[in-house]
Amino acid sequence: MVVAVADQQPSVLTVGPANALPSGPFELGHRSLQFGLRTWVEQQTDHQLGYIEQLYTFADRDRIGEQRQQRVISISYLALTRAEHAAGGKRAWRSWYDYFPWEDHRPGAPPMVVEILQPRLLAWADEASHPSLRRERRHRAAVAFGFEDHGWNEELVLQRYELLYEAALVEEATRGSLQSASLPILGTSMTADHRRILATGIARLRSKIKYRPVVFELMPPVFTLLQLQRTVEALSGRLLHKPNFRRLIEQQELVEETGETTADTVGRPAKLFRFRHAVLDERVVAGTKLPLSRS
Amino acid sequence: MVVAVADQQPSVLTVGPANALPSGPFELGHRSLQFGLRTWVEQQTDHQLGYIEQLYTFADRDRIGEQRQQRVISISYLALTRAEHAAGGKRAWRSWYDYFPWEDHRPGAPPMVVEILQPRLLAWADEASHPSLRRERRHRAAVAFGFEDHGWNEELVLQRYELLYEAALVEEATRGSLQSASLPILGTSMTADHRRILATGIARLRSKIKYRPVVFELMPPVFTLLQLQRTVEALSGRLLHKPNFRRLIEQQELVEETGETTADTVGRPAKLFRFRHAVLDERVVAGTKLPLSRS
DNA sequence: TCCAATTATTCTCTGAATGAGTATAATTTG
DNA sequence: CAAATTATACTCATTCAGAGAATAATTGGA
Repeated sequence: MVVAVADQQPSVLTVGPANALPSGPFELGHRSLQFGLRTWVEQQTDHQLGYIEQLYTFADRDRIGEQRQQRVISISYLALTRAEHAAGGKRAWRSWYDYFPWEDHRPGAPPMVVEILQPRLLAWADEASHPSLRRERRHRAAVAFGFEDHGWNEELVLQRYELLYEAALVEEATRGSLQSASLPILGTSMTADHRRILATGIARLRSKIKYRPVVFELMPPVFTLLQLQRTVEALSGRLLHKPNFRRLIEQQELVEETGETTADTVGRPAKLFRFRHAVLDERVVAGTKLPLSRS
Repeated sequence: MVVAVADQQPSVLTVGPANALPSGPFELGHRSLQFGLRTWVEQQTDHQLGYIEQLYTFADRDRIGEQRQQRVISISYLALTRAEHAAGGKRAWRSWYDYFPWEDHRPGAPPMVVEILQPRLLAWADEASHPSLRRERRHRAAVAFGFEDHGWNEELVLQRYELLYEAALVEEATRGSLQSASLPILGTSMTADHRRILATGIARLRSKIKYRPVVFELMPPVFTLLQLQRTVEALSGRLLHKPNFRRLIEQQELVEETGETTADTVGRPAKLFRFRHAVLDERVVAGTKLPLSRS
């Protein structure tokens, strides 16, 4: 899963006509998984990868090799890059909100959440035979999608996708069975379980930007604070409070002024900043939530 | 990596005489990786696993199969269980601080950190030819082990192990080469890269207990708040502030009183609590660190 | 019986971080 | 030159984390 942000859209690199993530075999020549991945993706996409992180390893039933009884082990990765190079040929950048239209809450909650997802999920809950199962399904849906008093939690991307899968509301879930009765169109579907991998990656990234300075892997060398904010907003799918965002960035000393300002747009020109690469050495991780004792 | 806590020692299940983690092949009959793992470990160790989490997938050079040119892919997992059943036969519980003696800061920082590790790491840093590399090595060591003004960060378990590995201060690092000159005894070594997996798992667990109620997987059904605190302290390797720990647990409503109290020990008897399993449904994840805007 | 020791529990105080909103500054556009 | 637009700075209230003190309920021995 190769991620970049351009024009305030978080985008993933896809290959082929059928919405697949770039993937390839792990070969004997490769020194390690990460190294093999890097060389492979750079060959296939002419793209330098910055940050790379392992996501998850799958070997489930629907991943059995064609002829012989042989398992395919899929090891998925998340990679961040800058969206400068335009992709051509068989590959294309595509907004991840094409695949997860219910995840973009920047203009407010999308109407489809209440108008389509909520009634369908409630109908699915009511299909259950046992009352306690019905209650459990309704509760899971409410937590995942923030239905009743529950608020929207942008990190629950995978839980939401799995819920829709269970309820057979995404195309992938109806593939094996013949009775594709409702045939819903909830987001663009993908090859195999690639949309599930995407959901895992989005969730991981939305969580990670909160405690590690990984956003800067997606930024150009020099940027304004608003551009930085728009990028974070694109990833998290939510709008941020501008003054407080500035305070957060500045008090953590993540950036330094270049001394220059923007000139192109209307309004007061904004100061340009660059990422302080030194912070990667200085602070490794921020957070303790345990009440430590002095001695 | 199967973890339990008994007698205030965080312990891992080992097999064989040579300090190995329990492991086994993934077979065609297994429905999924997680399912295969569960059945395999339960067969081998007579142990019911509670919480299971995938750690990392390795396929590096030193994991090449013996005869044919064939890679071995190792998928490591972290599992939490209760230490009630005594293990017998070829398997044994062993404190993870046997393998990482520098990680237990409960009685304060172990003397070995300043007396042994610091001088050896500084000597290793000075081996470097280039001054900037020397400075970088010293800085990395200071951050990882909290040498100068840097404090101790209990989550950097893997970074610390990797640093000691690079500096050839753990036995595993000197295996391939003939010149095992210094032959240091920094913790008990393990088969293959099992100690590295352990480090990964400890780091993951120390991080996770801060934002997910996983500690309770390690507790008996009923416990006092001090017992709970001692367990968290065993895992994190640090002492906690008692009143603040209580406040943290209570305000999150993680536990409920049973109505009973302990009777066996001296001092005022403590109330007994049990975990509120309902919280697993209620709050999925706590934290946002982004300055969200209202609308 | 009563005091010391021990452990449990509650409360207070302080400073830092967070959420929310307002005020001011420097541009472009008509 | 005023209005619109964007950037930046400041204020206030609330919550949360760190630290320590005070009080409660036991046991063990003098």
